[in-house]
Amino acid sequence: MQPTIYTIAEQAGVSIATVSRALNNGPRISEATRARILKIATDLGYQPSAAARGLALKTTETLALIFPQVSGPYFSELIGGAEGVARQQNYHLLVYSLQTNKPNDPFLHLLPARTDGLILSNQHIGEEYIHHLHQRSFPFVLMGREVAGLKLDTVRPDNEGGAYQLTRHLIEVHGCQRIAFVCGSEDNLHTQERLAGYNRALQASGLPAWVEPSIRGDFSEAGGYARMQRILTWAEQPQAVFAASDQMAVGVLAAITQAGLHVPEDIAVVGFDDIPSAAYLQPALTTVNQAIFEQGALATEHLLQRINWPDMAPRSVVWPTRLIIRRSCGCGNP
Amino acid sequence: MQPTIYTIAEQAGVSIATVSRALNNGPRISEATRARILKIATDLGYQPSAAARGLALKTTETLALIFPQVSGPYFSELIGGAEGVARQQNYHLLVYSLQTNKPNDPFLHLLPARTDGLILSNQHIGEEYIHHLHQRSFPFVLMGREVAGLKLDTVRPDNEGGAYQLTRHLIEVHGCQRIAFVCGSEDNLHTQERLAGYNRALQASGLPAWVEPSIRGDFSEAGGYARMQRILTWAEQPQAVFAASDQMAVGVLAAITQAGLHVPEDIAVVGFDDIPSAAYLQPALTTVNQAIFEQGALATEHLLQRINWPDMAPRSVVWPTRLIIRRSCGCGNP
DNA sequence: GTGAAAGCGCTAACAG
DNA sequence: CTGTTAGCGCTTTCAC
Repeated sequence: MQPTIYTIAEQAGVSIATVSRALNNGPRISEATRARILKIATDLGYQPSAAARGLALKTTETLALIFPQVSGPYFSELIGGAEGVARQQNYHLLVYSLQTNKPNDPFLHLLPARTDGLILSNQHIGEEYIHHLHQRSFPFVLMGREVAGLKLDTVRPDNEGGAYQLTRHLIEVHGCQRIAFVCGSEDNLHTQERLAGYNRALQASGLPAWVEPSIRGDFSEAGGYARMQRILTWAEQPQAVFAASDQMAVGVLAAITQAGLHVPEDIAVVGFDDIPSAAYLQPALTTVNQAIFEQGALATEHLLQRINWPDMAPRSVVWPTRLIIRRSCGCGNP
Repeated sequence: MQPTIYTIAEQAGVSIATVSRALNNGPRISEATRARILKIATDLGYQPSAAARGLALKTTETLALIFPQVSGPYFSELIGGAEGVARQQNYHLLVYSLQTNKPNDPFLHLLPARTDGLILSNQHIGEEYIHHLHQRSFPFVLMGREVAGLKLDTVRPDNEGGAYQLTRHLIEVHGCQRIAFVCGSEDNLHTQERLAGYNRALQASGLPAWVEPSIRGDFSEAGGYARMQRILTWAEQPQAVFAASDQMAVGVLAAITQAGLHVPEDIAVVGFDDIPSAAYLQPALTTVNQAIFEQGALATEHLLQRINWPDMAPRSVVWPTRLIIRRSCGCGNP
């Protein structure tokens, strides 16, 4: 059997209240007994029961991160950022990949019973649920989205701005006129915002949009590959392709190369995310950095602050994006 | 305030015991009252307190996955496999990236107090700790390693066999004589086993080993890039390079291409892991598939079985690897 | 400074 | 079939 505070109390010849005080740096306890108790506790290898503590304190010291799917470099970065901050503050991190399309998955409703706060990075979670959490004033932060009419803690990348800059770069520096945009999944907010930035840049220069939509698409390499193959059948070839994510850009590069064409000579390619391998692709990928790891860390910090200070004003941060110019757009080696 | 079984009992005009029975499909309860109670529970949006349940049942319904670091495609696959199985069986998954070199990190000792079982995929965790868990017969499964003298639940890839096959392929099909091996971190077991397979294949053909070690290396793209650059300064160039991981192979490819050489014409390159993007690299990467996702899922299944049947005989599974021949070794398109 | 006791929400005998 | 009651391990008043 695991030792409990009773075990310790017995060995120390004190009451469990005193043990509790010693363990929690409570006030009104002599240094001598505190030291004695602490020693016994470590000797016994005592570990407090999370359940009992949670029950008494109404706290779980646990956070949950909910996202669409783990595969791919995006979410591993996100988890990494969140986990680091959580642990540093003695919190634990539960992860859930929720691929459901049910906007109000019953599963979601059991989370508040196990956690002190949520990081929601899933776009298909219904607003109904968000409102529900908000009304209960259960701590959470939203990633990559906002909810109309609600002042919430959110963290999201400047998708529109990043896509705008990148598209302008293609137009102004490289003189591209025909730029194709390869969607991730079409109902994805990130895709839509990036598409909006792309459109704004084109309109500013009076150029037409060329969008390859994705009916049941995703952000994978395979998705990028398949869509680029379709683009290659177009009557008029684009001079540049803007993939909605780096992961898709990897597939786009593969399709172009396999068709016997060269990047960037025949077609320029750019992506979005700046995943770790982007710099090492052939050619190195021009993209937009959005510091996913840092966003995950920041979201977690804000969540922890929300938990500790429930009345703090909500903060909505738009993480600035940064153009990363490499070779795939046609620029020389930076 | 959240509703509890007391709230429900009051509204239903029954005792909390009856409510508990209704909620847990307990025996000896009339269908009528069960239905009535269930209805009230859902109307109230009742969710059982995980802490209270855990305290009474001595169970957490939570698993933990401990690994070295999240970054990179390897661990996101692993998490994905584990999370899926866990959730399907109503378990929750905590993740921890433990980069410590302290083989007996104090942090590890608090895990049994919060979880019902552990998946340890971290090679730097001391055997002392493993023995400790084993003696307490706390459920856990080891990934990628064994402990001498202990019969444990383990899941690991056939690193040696996969590396052997891949090296033989290079020698026999492509006639390579000078094959360089690029280590991940040198004290990593996966690296060592892959290196062993590489060595065995070379010895079988009477060829010399060419190993580029890594003093403080890792499995990253940057690591592969830096080491390949060093290899390119060697007096005699290798005909093929075997990178200890696909992620490193990405860096290796970049270094070779940047030096103005071509893969596979000038130097063949092969990796290990078969990460999702391997098929889309330029050229497509010949590698060894080890089904990381599936290994994560299997480890979780075995852990759950160990939790449910503590006396089951431990299972040590070596996951078979599969040669994935693509273009980077010199083979035509498969 | 220390102890007694109540209570956190739920389960599981044991009675009825 | 249903209710009473005693914990599970810990924190926290409130006395002393």
